[in-house]
Amino acid sequence: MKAKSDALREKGRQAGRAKKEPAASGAARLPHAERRAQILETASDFFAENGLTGQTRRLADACGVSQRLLYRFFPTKEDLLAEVYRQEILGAFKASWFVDLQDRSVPVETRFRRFYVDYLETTLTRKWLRLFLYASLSDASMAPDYIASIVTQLLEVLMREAAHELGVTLPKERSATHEMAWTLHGSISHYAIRRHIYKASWRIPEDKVVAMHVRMFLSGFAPMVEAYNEDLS
Amino acid sequence: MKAKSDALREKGRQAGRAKKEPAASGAARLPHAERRAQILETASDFFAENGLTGQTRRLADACGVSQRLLYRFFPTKEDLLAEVYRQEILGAFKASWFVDLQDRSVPVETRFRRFYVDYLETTLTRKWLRLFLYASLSDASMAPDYIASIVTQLLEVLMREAAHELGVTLPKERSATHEMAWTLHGSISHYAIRRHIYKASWRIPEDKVVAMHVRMFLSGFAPMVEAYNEDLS
DNA sequence: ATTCTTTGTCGTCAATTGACGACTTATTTT
DNA sequence: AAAATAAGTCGTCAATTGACGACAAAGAAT
Repeated sequence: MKAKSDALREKGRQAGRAKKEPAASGAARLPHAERRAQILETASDFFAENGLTGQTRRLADACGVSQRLLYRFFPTKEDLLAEVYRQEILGAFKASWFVDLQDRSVPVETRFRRFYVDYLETTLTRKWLRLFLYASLSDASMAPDYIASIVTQLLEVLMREAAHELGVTLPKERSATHEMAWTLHGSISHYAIRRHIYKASWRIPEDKVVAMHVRMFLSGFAPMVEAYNEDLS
Repeated sequence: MKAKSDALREKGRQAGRAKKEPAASGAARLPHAERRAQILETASDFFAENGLTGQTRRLADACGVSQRLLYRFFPTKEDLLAEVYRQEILGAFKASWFVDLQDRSVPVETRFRRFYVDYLETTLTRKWLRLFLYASLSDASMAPDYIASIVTQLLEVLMREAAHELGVTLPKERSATHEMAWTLHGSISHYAIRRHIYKASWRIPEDKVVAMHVRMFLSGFAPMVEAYNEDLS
């Protein structure tokens, strides 16, 4: 049993108050779409930092609005999270990458380096990585197939272009091709994880690191394919 | 009807039960050290699956004991988490790796492949990765320096051995050497993350994947060092 | 047996936390 | 100006959740 009914008496005491002041109590009035966008933006940062279990009250504080207001835009916290995920996770891929990566007037090494520098800046950010990892860990894999599909496309383009310029014949199994591409894509993804999640690997300039990974990949490409074909025992 | 009959049966059994039987209500009595070990073991699985915000009541259920009992062994949930971290995260490294990796009577490629197959099985497990990621994400980096130190040692051994067998001269900067080693170590770590966190990359046998990564690294080693020395502009 | 220590549970407290009804205030429409 | 609509807050509820005092029971010691 709790003690309640204390505050029932003081209801109508806020009769006299200045009308113009927006700051004192209550957030500035915003149209629906704007407020919603602001909440989503704040929420993506908030959940990226505090995890998907972050509390709605603290999110509301971060937004500068009352907790109740969140529920004017999103029926439940789950819905809010799903929307954050859609915007921040699924919206972090550029279609132009597929074009640029296949522009054979440019050397593959240059294409790859440009792509990964951009990919690191656009997708593999602190915010994206934290949200993605939190979502992946909380088994509720919100929409993994979509991302997996995009990344798979990327991997196949990378392999096709590398194999073409290097004159290497790829194995017929798609999964083998994917796994090979991951030796590059995974090593750079892990580099981003080190930087943003483990907070390390900040001493060498990013473009130099990318250059190393790409060179490694292109130089080891043929031998790697060989290694795969070798012991099919 | 059935409930009553069950209840009666239960009563009679309790009245005339042998001494060895664990009581129907309440956990079997265990000495302090054993119970503590059992709780820690269950807790590591529990927090790996449910995140560090998992509730003590559910952990207690998983242990088959009352929630209160947890506080007989650990003053706070924080203390329990710290202990889990110490045992499961910090205790997952084998000293023998340092020995085997430097056994120059064995080819580097063989050493690396053996090491990483073992490393994947011993350290980069689902449980370890999930605990480590949860801990890394919840900024409270519990003891990051210790792990960073061990991994750094590993990276240096890997680089020393590869450079020796391949007759390559490494750059003087330690951080550059580390970053180069990460092209291998990171790509394999990310492979484990794909398998255990993203639940992908299960089609190609593990040893084959390791072989690919190692071959790639050793083949691209010299060119990568070159790429690093190239544009020091 | 009697006492004492250790192992374990029950029930509860206070703080959180997602959700929402009722109300207030500002802006727009008629 | 009055009415209608939209934006925003207050206060509260029910379920959780970490923590703990008080008590019960199983072994061990006397």
